[in-house]
Amino acid sequence: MRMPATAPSQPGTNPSCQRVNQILGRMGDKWTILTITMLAQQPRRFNELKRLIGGISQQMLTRTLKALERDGMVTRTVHPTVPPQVEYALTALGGSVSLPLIELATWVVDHLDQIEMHRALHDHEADPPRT
Amino acid sequence: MRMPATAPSQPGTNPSCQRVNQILGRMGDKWTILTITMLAQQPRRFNELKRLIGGISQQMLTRTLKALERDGMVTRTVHPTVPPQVEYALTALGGSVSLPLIELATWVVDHLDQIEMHRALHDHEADPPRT
DNA sequence: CAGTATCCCTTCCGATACTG
DNA sequence: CAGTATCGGAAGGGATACTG
Repeated sequence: MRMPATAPSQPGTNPSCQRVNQILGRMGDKWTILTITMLAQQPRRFNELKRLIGGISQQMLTRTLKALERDGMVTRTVHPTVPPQVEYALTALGGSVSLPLIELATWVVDHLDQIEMHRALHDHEADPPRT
Repeated sequence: MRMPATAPSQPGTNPSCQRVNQILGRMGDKWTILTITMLAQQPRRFNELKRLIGGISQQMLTRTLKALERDGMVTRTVHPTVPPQVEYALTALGGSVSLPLIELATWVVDHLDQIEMHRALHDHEADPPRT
């Protein structure tokens, strides 16, 4: 286990919780994780992303991509073609975060049923008593 | 790469995006990830958690723990001692999700500086032009 | 200690309309 | 196609007071 005194990597054991939490907040953007995992497969164009993600508005996709650009996670490349084409791609940083992110998403996919089952069970126990 | 036809684990390549996203939303609760990583180290009591996380209100901690309980991630054990003691611990499911979660949190800790630097740079470029 | 109940403010996010 | 602008509702989340 690596834990140099100068940069504790074990979250929670150090006072950087607040800052970490702030970045984690970005991840929790509702669309960020999905967007990154989409781009992890290959660079994508705007509407292509929109179609793939499904259920996202242009508004939110734009915001998400802007935020990711600001954080240095994605690059935005404009191809001055006849119909304008803009391609989004992950940077090295974005690619590196996509790894743990995909692991997480994969975990969720693999345990979705289990979670939903447990939820149903829990909700059933706390069933509203009939009047 | 394991990808049985019955349960595609590669997120984004299947139509379960919405449901996955919904669970991921739970993770993005702003406090969930931090809470789980805290419990991953060892079981904790309510106020102990509150102190460790820092900056969370009882309200939010209660909500977060309740949600995690509902999802089958944590157990809540009441010890009927003189001052009531309640201990929260990760279930097997919670322990299993803590792995990718800690990886993610660790990634964030390790790249915090880089992200903040990139942000500052980006914001500087987009400096508001003086009137 | 370990919660529950309220209040209130902020941010998120979606829908729609418009532009280059 | 790839955005920007504006609006309004819904949800998230903090502070405080109260309870067993």
